[in-house]
Amino acid sequence: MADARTPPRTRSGGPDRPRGGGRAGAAARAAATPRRRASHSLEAVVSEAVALLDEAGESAMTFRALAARLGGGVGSIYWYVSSKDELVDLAADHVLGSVLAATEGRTDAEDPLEDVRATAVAFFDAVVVRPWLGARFLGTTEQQPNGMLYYERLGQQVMRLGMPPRQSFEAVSAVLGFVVGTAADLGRQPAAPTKDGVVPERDGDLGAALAQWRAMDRQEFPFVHFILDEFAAHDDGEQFRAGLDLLLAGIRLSADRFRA
Amino acid sequence: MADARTPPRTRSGGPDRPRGGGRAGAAARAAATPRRRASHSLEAVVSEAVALLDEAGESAMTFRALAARLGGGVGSIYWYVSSKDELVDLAADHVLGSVLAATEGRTDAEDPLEDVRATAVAFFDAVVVRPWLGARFLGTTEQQPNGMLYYERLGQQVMRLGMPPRQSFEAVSAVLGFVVGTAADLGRQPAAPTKDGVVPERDGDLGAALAQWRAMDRQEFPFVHFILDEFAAHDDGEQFRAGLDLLLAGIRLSADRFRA
DNA sequence: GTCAGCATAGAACGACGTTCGGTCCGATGT
DNA sequence: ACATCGGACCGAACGTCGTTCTATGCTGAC
Repeated sequence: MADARTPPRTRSGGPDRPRGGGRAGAAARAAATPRRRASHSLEAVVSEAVALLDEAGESAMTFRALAARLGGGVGSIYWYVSSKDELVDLAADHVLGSVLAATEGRTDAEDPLEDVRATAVAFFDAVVVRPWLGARFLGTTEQQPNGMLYYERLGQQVMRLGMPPRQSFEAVSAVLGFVVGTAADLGRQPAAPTKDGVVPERDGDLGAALAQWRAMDRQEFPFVHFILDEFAAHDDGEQFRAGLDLLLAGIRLSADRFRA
Repeated sequence: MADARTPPRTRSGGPDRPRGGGRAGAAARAAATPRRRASHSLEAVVSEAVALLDEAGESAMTFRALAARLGGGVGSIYWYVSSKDELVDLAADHVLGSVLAATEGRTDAEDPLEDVRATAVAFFDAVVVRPWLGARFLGTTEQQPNGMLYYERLGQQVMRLGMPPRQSFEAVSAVLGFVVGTAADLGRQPAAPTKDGVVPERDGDLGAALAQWRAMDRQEFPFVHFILDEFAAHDDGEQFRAGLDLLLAGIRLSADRFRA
């Protein structure tokens, strides 16, 4: 019933993770003699996975494509990772880690919510250019190491507002949900590759949606026509920040109620 | 270069959609004589797809499984739908349509934001029990017929607040992003089927996460421990509503600024 | 020099979405 | 009454995917 072969690597990451580099002499000899066997590392596998995902999207992230990039075989990847799902999770956490590192120490504004805003925007910016990230973070955020760190960082800023645990918990969860949700929502749009590398402000995509909106019945869809011009001229990033500010205003209101 | 075989059904839905029922005499004879050939309809295909998705999740929604349920062949489905992606989109829109129908006419509160709240909660409730829905709605919401209707309904309520187009657009987009994002986020959790139909408040899943949170370092994760009790006792629906209220409070603040 | 076991390789497997040539059967024309 | 036509349906076949399994190269310990 149980697995006949014990998997070499489990999700929880035992104490004996395969080491990354640390093979100086071997590398030098590898340059001279073309070896048949490639040498990998968890770091290399995850990095190449991230590169593949960023370059060509989730559908192109194939174990075969990844193995080809690593110069090895398909089976080798399973030495470091027990499934594709785990690999993409690791890739997502990898990216989140670099976002965290990039914004570290820059959260010292007088207004706690200003720090929350900065942290949220940094995350949004990272996800919006990586469609594969958004969908992956949904529901998984608080289960990965860097996800926990991100959650904690948001929470520490909110704690400074002095609200009880209940309201603090709700506020942080709301912000996280809004950020992840909106980022995943907006990150989906670059669908058409547009062969030549021009990519004119992704006008084709927005133009098609705009035409569809324009064609809607004026009587039945008054709101759509009311905001049509805004939709035509809107910028995803600005729109996200505007929505975030609405949410933060609500949180500030709640905090004031406890401070008074 | 172009497709050799012109697809019978395109995304835009031409004027000649396959009719649904309307085969009284044939159905009566079919009951008597066991026919080898089954008769489908777009309605039946989408309905069975929704049922399959609801019962066993996205991974179980296979064209082969669907064909078996319909009592037909795999290829037949392609007469009504040009790809699996389109089928799932249709299924999502189908569900959203029933949510819209169920809440129709019940948006007549004195406070416009109360109606927004009701509409948002109805959507959330539908998504949270359908993990496959959340991920599908991301980025697609405003491109499907019922998605547009939903967007419009939210917008009409927000219009009553009397804000300029810009702020109205931002408010509706923020609400939609929050709802879809949070719903998709929370809808992911029922992973363990727990054979017997007991489902003890999905304690197993929450318990595992709770244990992980408890094990975190107290110095490094003060916020996590600050809200640990809340996390242990929280209800997803309540948490969503609390976050939504924060966002709505911010919107009301913005609206008041224009009213004064 | 030998040997254990770690790390790698790639063929093989089953399941998937999709395609394609074909078949059935009710409607139509004469 | 019969021939014909074409919309609706069928399922074998194809290529690709994630994953598994067995074989084998490589390296440090003795």
